[in-house]
Amino acid sequence: MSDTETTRYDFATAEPHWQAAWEAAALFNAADTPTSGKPKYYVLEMFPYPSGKIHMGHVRNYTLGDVVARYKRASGFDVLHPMGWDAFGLPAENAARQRKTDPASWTYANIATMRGELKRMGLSLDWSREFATCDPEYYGQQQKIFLDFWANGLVERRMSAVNWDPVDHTVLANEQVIDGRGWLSGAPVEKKNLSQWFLKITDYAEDLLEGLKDLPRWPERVKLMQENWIGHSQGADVTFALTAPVGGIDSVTVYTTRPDTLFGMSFLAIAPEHPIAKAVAQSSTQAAAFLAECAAQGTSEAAIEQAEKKGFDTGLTVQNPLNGQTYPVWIANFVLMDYGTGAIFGCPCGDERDFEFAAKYSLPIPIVVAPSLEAIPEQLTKALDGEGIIVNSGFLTGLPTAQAKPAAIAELERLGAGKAVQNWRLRDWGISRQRYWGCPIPVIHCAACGPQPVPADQLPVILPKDVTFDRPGNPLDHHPSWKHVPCPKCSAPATRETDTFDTFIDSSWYFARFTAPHAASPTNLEAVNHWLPVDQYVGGIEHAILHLLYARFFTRAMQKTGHVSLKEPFAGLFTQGMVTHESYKDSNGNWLYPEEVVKTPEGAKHVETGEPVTVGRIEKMSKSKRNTVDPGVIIDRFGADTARWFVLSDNPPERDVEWTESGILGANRFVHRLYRLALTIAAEPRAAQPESFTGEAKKLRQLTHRTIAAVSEALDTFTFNLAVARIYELSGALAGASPTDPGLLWARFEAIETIAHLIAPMMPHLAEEIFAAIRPNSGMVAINPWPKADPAYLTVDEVTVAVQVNGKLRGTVLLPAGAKADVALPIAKQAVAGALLGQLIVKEICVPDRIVNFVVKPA
RNA sequence: GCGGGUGUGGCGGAAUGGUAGACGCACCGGACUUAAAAUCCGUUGGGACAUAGUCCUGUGGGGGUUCGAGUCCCCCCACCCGCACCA
Repeated sequence: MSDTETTRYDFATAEPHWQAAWEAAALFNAADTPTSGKPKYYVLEMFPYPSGKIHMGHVRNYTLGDVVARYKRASGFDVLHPMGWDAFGLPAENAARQRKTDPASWTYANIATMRGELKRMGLSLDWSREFATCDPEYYGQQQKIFLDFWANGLVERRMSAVNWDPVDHTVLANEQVIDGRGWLSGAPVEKKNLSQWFLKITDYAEDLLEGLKDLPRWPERVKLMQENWIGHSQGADVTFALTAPVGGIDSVTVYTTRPDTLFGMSFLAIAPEHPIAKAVAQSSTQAAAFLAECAAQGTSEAAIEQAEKKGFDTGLTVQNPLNGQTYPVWIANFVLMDYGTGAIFGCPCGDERDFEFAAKYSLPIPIVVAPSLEAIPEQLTKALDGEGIIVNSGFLTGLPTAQAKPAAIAELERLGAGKAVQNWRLRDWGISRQRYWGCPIPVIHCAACGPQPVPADQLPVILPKDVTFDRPGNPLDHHPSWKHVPCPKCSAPATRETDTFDTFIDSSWYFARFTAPHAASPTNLEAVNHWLPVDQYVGGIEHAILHLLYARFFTRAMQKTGHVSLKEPFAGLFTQGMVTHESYKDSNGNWLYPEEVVKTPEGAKHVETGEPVTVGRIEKMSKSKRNTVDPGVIIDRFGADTARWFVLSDNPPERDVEWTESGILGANRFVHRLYRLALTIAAEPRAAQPESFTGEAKKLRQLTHRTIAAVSEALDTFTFNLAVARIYELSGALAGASPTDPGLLWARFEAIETIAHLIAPMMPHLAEEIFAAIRPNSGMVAINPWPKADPAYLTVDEVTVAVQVNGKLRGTVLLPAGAKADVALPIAKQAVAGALLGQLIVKEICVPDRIVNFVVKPA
């Protein structure tokens, strides 16, 4: 090496070397039932869907989890850190249709690619536990669990609506419905009722709500979202008599949380799927047309609630039990059949949606809520949906809303027209999917015996491989022989269930399976009871509700059926933000990949054509917008440690991170700088530890130990960006020429050795390389313990305190630590004498080690 | 639409109600070099003035509480996540 050439860290050699060394030592493999006596720590990141290649979101997710795993291992825990594949799902079927491959080959090929990429990241994973949910060994155990749930009353079969493509004769996922039309056929979707399987998650509504209180290490916002999703409310069922019966129905029951506003009724509205709506449509082509229009909205709640409010006046009327008056019955597209009773009473005064509807159809808007009896508005421009005083409401007039509710319910009960009920927004979990690439539902349908469980000795029910995707619909249904089997009960010809499970089931118990992935039963009780709950779960905020709620429910159901012995699967949860990037479009409006764009002083240009490029918004990385950066390319160019360091350093993990070229270059520079620093210190004379430290040496040791304390705390609290900042600070203090003072030499060695340990969770390869350079033959960092901060070096004896006058900074003073008012005030006064000139001190505030504030007025 | 979140220099961000801008990036200046890259050292929120300094201003917008507000309260705006068949 010449003097002018700068030493570079050879990550391309070092990273595979250390990965092989870790693997050879089996450092990251855990036992199903450990005997080490160390405390256990189960770290889990949400497992990936094998879509093709890993993306930056994966890099971030698995780096965050790996930091925790490595930190806990170094801190003396027995760590379980497994990895697997959430491998069933729609994209594999789409690929099969487009590329004439089969879903299994496509999926397993993707897994092989992605496994290789994850291994290159240097994650401390126990690969011996790997499985994919599409392995029959996994989904066969899942079928056993389902049958146990069924035997224990947790499963029901009932009719439910799906999005139906009338051209392709296929059930569509919500994602496949674009503006009310099938994504491939373009045909307006219809709703179709099918007999489907449900898991009775509503049996656990209250328990799932209560359980949130026992999750102190979950983000508050996630608990709040789950609470609102479960949606407990206290209200009343109110029955309205129809003036004239229709289709044999003579009354409508509504659920309301606002019985106090019943006198403010303007209309009654029912969902398009309500039995009365169907009865009306029998004899009215207009009503039938309206129902068809509503069916084309799609089934998603967002689509329903964002659609323009539309209604159809049925001509029917009902009588309000409290005031005896009659009101029209409308069918309305914003009333949800799945919530409450599928019918509402419309009170424009107390509900914004009702107000909008009444205004649109010129229905009356009676005023029944006011800020006070003296301030009753003449006319409303919007609903008064908060607390207030009830007015114009007979016996309820003058009561505050909170008191009017029980009063109204009492009267309804006396009249036999209603009762208090509690309601949940949570609905039972529909788990049937009319698709091939999922876990077969282990059921046989017999004309005589009804649905029968597949007998235990015939499990697993394996997906047939010889299926075709040459026409729309479910290949399992089209298969010539697979579904034809004898009834297990009467042996008559019967058919298999051709629906498969919702893939959310696959991800609702995989964390339990990881504890004994090869067990012959769904779980090994000894292993699962040792390792669960997951101590730290890490994943995207987009899973805050569905996946996490389903997993919490599934764990309760598995507890009931004896597969686990706890009900909360995740003791600690961390939700990370997304990885974003600028997006680019050329002059024709086509999306461009970042590598196709070059930034020049005149603006962004196409790297080949030189044409100007529009720099668009910073958005979540997605294939469709081409604003992706391939982690494999980044690791080739800079190494895994640089990629890991960058995703950790740039911002707090719960926020979105923007991937920038300059950011990754900066991280890479630090990797090389730190390596050079380590080589420099390794070459310095090795000094014996002095009796005591003074001056620069003492200051450096204080910084080193403060850094240990700060980084440890940052890793404990998931503020990894702060850990990075503190490490930058310490390494910055080691810059400059090598000293000759023995104390300082010793302190520098201590500092660099500390850095090797502190960076190990984040940049494990570089940590090993540095440690090997400064302490040859001392084993790997990965098996060395985490450093401890010496409390003697954490205290300070002098503090800079700010001095304010009327809350404005006017100076600072250096005071002994803990100095109280008697010491601080005279010094502070002197420091800001100029600002106090000609002023009368009205008040003196002194917070030791923090602030002195003089409140003054002109003398 | 409903539920949840976020908003601080050119950029990412830091800050138990107590000196706003730690740390990094970028930029600028300097050293080294024939030169460039790399590396090393240093400056940098904006503004004004009498420029070794002093003052004003500044945390999405508007109000409020407080000796003191990025932080607490109320109203508003923008963006992001979720909405039950995407994973």
